[in-house]
Amino acid sequence: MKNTKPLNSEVATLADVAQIACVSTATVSRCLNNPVQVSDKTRQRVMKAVTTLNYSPNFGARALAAKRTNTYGAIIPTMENAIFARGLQAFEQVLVSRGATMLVASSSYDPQIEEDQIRTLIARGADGLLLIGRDREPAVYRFLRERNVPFVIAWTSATAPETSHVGFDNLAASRALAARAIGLGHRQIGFISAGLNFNDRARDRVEGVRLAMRDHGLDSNCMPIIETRYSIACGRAAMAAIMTDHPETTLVMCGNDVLAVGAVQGAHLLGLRVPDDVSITGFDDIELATIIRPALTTVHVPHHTMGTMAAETLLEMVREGATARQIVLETSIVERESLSAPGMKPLSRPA
Amino acid sequence: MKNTKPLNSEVATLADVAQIACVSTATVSRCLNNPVQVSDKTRQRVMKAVTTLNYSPNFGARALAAKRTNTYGAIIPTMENAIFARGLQAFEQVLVSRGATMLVASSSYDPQIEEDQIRTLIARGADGLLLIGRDREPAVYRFLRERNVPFVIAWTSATAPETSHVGFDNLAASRALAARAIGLGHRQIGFISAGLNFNDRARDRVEGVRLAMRDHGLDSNCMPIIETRYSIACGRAAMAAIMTDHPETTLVMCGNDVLAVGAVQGAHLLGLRVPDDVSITGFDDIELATIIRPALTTVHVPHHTMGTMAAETLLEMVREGATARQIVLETSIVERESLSAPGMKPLSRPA
DNA sequence: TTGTACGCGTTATCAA
DNA sequence: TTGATAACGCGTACAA
Repeated sequence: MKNTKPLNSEVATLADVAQIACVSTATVSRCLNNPVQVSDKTRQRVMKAVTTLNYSPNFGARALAAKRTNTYGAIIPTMENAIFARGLQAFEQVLVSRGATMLVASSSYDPQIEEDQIRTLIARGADGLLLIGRDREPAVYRFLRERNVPFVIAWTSATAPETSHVGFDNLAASRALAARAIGLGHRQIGFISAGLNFNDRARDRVEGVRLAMRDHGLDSNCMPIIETRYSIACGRAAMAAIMTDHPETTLVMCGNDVLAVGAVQGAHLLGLRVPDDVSITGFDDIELATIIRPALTTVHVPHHTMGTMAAETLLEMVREGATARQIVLETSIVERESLSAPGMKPLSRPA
Repeated sequence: MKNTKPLNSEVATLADVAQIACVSTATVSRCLNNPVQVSDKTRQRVMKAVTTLNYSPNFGARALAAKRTNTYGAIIPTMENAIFARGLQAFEQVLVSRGATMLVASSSYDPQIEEDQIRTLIARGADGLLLIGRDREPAVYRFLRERNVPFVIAWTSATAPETSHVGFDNLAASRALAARAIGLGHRQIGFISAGLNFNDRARDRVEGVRLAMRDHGLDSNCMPIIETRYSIACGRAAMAAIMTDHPETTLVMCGNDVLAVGAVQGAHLLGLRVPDDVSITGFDDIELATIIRPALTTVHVPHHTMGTMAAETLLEMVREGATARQIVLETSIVERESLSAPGMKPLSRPA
């Protein structure tokens, strides 16, 4: 029986506001989306009606009509990690401050899951996407372009000029840290890395060390590399493996701080002192790095800034049609306690 | 000029699928939402058309017509904290596994921001909400009920039977830990807490200690309490303040592990050994607690389980109209190294 | 089991 | 500056 107006049924609609303010729905819509088009007098009347009715636009209707949702998707490998959490928090805060909201999905470092999540978030109407790293099936990039969804790639530096990047040069940072260690006298270097597959950041960090070795005339092919999952326990196990197979190792570089913390623990379990018996380095400079003893010498990554700038870049692409932009942030080596010149080893180490 | 069908314009719509499959749009819709209503033959035909067109339902249209978005909002105090990150990750995974997606907002522990976020996420069409803690203006609860949005409160145990809770008893856990410490002989206890305002968890944790003291005939009014922001640095500063004003303190209990880590560092800076000179306890049992030396004696909270069950509870409320449910998870005391019987103090402590 | 037709609440185009 | 009004794409009574 309800046909004209539901009076005071559920929640207020544009039409309700229009009726109260004695204007058309078009005018109300304009007041909300493009206030300059409306005269002061009517706008005040409309806004008053909006507040008295406690009106809030229906999201679905708006998305349908405007083809924009004002939501942005972020797909990160995992949330259980201080690195991504910080960047994400910064990303979200910029979004909120600009009236947008954030959709989050995690991929567990699985490219297939990531692809699904990308499709899901786009289907959910995300206006733009934050992606981590550049390794991705070509089909995924094709899909992104064909749907015309702006996206920015973070945590890594640019390769393709037509896509936006806000990140840092993993390879150069790693190379610099390795060069520093080599300068200190290290020759037998081992590496503990996260999975290299579909993870350009991890690969770049390994490659940086290799290049540094070559730079100094060392043979990088003999560097033992352990590839493992991303956890402290795995770092511990990897450390044991490296030191067992290559007891001559004086430095173990790790692809990130979490693995490095595990490596430190592993060294201690083996009866090795850090850095006296073996040096260890990390990457990321998360809080953990300052807590463990010895504190980690590592690469500082400006996570917060990266999240902030990624959000700003994405917003400009979506809202102002800005073209792709590449931002490379500076990293720095933070020298703490876990790296020193290679020392003398005891003649016989504990089993 | 386009009036009937846009041929191969942008993205496929329901109508496109219907045309290819030679059925009505209603049938296609049914195939997607209620397959049992459709005969096998036509369904197969329709699904084939769906895949060839790579069809994916328009989110806005679906939300508008169905009044459901299949998205769930989560509002947490901060993402830069392992505690919430883990629970959130678990929450998200359940959601994704059930075909839903997660909207995230953080409130920075500010009740006003939280309220704004609640309104935003609801306006954004969230079908249900995950909220942390029970402290909230009555107006917020009124709003929630009047909009009829299901929500579950996590990280705390039930007070109101008409709202869903998935959490644990902060007070009881804290009380148990304090009782253990008092049993060990501690009499002079200090407390470092996160802000107590609009934070029932923090208050309960303090109150638990007070009750334990009374249980053992101690005067809980003289317990020094420092209220501070949630960071390691703040924990460090608070520790200095307590030990300066109350040098007789033998145990400093902390509202969470982050503060406790700061307290341990603060103790070391004061030249105090932990636990020989002063014992320290935490709460949460995050990874940090196992890294610091001495490792933290703390309360273990089942974050992952909590996130999982919160998601399941919320989904059942929304999808099956389940009524409010209260789940209280077990916590346990994890005895590590930072708590021991009060020892002898050096006659003169370093400044 | 399938189709018709309307409504959902906005935005945006076009006139006035 | 304002008002009609036509999309927008889907779900769902209701009818067949």
